[in-house]
Amino acid sequence: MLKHIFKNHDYSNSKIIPLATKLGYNVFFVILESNSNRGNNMSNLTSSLNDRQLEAVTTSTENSLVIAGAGSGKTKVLIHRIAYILENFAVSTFNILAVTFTNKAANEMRGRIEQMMHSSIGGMWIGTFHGLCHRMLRQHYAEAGLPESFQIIDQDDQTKIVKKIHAAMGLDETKWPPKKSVSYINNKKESGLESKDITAQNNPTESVLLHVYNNYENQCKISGLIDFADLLLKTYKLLQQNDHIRQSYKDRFKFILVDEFQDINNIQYMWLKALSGMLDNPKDTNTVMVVGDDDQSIYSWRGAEIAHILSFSKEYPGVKTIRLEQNYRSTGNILEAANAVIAKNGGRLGKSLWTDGDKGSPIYLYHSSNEVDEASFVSNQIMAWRQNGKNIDDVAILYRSNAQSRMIEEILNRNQIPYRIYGGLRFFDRAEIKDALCYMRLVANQNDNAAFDRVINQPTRGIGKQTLESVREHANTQGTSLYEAAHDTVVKNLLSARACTALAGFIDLITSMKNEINDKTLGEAATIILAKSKLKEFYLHDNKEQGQTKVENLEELINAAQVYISADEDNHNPSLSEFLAHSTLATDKRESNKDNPNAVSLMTLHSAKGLEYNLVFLTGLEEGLFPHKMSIIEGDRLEEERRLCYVGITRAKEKLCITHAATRRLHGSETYQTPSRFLYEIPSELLQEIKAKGVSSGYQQKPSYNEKPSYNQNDRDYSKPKRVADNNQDSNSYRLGQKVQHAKFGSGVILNYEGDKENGRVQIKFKGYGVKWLVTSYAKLSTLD
DNA sequence: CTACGCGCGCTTTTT
DNA sequence: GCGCGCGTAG
Repeated sequence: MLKHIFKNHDYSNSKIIPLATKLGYNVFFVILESNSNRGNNMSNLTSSLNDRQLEAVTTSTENSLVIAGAGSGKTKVLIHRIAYILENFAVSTFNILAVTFTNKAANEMRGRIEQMMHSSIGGMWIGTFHGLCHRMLRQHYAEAGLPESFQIIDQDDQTKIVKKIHAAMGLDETKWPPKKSVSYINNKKESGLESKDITAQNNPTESVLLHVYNNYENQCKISGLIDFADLLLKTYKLLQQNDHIRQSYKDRFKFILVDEFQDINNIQYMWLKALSGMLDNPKDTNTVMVVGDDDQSIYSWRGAEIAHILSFSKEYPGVKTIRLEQNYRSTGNILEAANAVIAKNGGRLGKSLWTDGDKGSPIYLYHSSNEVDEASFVSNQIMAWRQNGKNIDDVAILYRSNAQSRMIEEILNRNQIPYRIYGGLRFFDRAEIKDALCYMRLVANQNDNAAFDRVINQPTRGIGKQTLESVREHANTQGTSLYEAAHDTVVKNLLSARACTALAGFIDLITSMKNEINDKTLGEAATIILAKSKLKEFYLHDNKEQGQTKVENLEELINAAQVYISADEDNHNPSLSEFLAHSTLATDKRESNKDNPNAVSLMTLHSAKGLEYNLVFLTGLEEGLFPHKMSIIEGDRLEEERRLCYVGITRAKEKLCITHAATRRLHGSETYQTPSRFLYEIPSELLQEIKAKGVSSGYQQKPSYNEKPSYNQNDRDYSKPKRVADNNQDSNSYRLGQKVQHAKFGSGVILNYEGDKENGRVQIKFKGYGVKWLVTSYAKLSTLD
């Protein structure tokens, strides 16, 4: 019960308890979840491990690379390793650093270690790359060249700043998409390069981008802002340029563990090298254990490079490689399918998953006629699953792109199957929340131009585009922040009386907020700022229906501030600044906004990484969709799509169901779809095919895809589908008013029906059970008249 | 300043 | 097919 409160809450209705989740404290949830592990203690630390896991856990002080396949007990190894270190080497929690990519992973690790050790591990640094870097920068802000009040901006803010720069530079949006500049900037930062380190040579495009980069750096500096990439870049530079700081961290973190190492980017690797002593003596580093799976690298488009796994083995002294290949999650058939698909990739480190368990059921492959049929099939299967007494909490529907969820949602709704959708807007990403946070940002630091831009006329206070343009120009010429420029404009009366009054009003507002929150707690400060901003009134007035929700969200933000507990246990009065940093850095992964205690999960394949479900649907396996056409065009990205497919397959514990559609409505028009090449990479003997009515045998013969010659030469025979359960029989429909008998619900009367007897659903009114929609193929109805 | 209308373009998103 | 961003009208 409690688990559900933590896991499945609705942001708009929830009150205090879910706030903890929102703020990233799913530690509580994790502890509740891992009760089954109770009883583990130091003495039986190693008894539950297999040989390979044991080898990883009990490695001496040499460096190690753990190649951990999906479902091979990776987290278990990590936490046991940490316990082992504490028990067997002369170090304390103070000497251990554990790095992850997500807050969720970090929290889970911390929770499980504390559970195991029966004590707090406060001295241990466990966190995300970004979180740990943030901590270091706060501690050494001066050496890092940052103001004490520096704030972190998210991608949204980053893009907005770049857009403003483009506008100021007079760049044509179509020729110079802001997205291009943003990725240029991020790429350079990930390579460890600031704008001063780059020369554009004679490349006119690059020289423009470089100019944008330079302006962006200046904007951030004026505003006291750093972006996500900066957290790493600036920390790396801090360590690289300050021997004493680097030395102190190096002396402290004798043992470093890195999770999801296949997703590490260049600057993260450089940071690791600096911390572990590679810059000082590459022959004698601290003990580093990296854990990852090259086959699950699906974020190369964000700068992750699998090659770092190889670099690690080569560059670090004496790296011991351990493979975890025994899988504790999936059935034999599922693993065989996953192995077969991923075998088509080249340049792998090599790994083959196996299990002690059964082969399990075949992998179901449904050939659907279109996306409606596909969604209906999935929906029918779920209803059958539920009727078998299984939990639909254990079911996931995965797709390549978010747009695909629409039809699935519609059909699930129609069949009254509750679902949760992952990937929606996060609480802290909502417009009204961002508005409120930007007021807080501006109060904490008036130079924050991004925050200024957002709230200067929100709610509208008569400060128009023209006025703002003048202020911006003034700021540019003076080299000051917008707030300072606005202040100066008012003092010197540089604009019309009306504009000056409006600007003065805004400046007074921020000043009064700032004065009034002195000596106040975080919760009180947030309350004051929100009240003075008049945002609630604005949203309430603005749009009636959504306005109410927005106001509730704003109230929840206040709650969040009131219950916010500092990560630093000794700090009983967290600052506004800390709360703000937390809100951009330590928010939870995007989760559903449907408050369903027991529901099917819908998400993209990317979001599914790290999760597992008893029943998994892999939908839309069609050329162009999955693999996505963007990846087909760009050639070398096909292997990443295949890894994504591997990730999808390995999410399934018991049953895997793959679907594709012959036609699909895509971008508004009907498209003929070819089955995905990945379908042909699954050995046909593992498959059990199900065909929709009227679907022709498009799948029987493998079309030729223009992929580079496969590394795997043994071409298979794709032509013999095992068994075709064709739902094509003609049958009579039910008749309204007909009496039927159902095993559980007893006798009833048919009120409505869709499709035919074999392949449709009927609405029946049962005595004592009410009106229900049942799928005829599963309901086993017998007619009474 | 806002409200509407038209045109375009369209993956994935840990921090 | 839908959302976003820009442009014009009110």
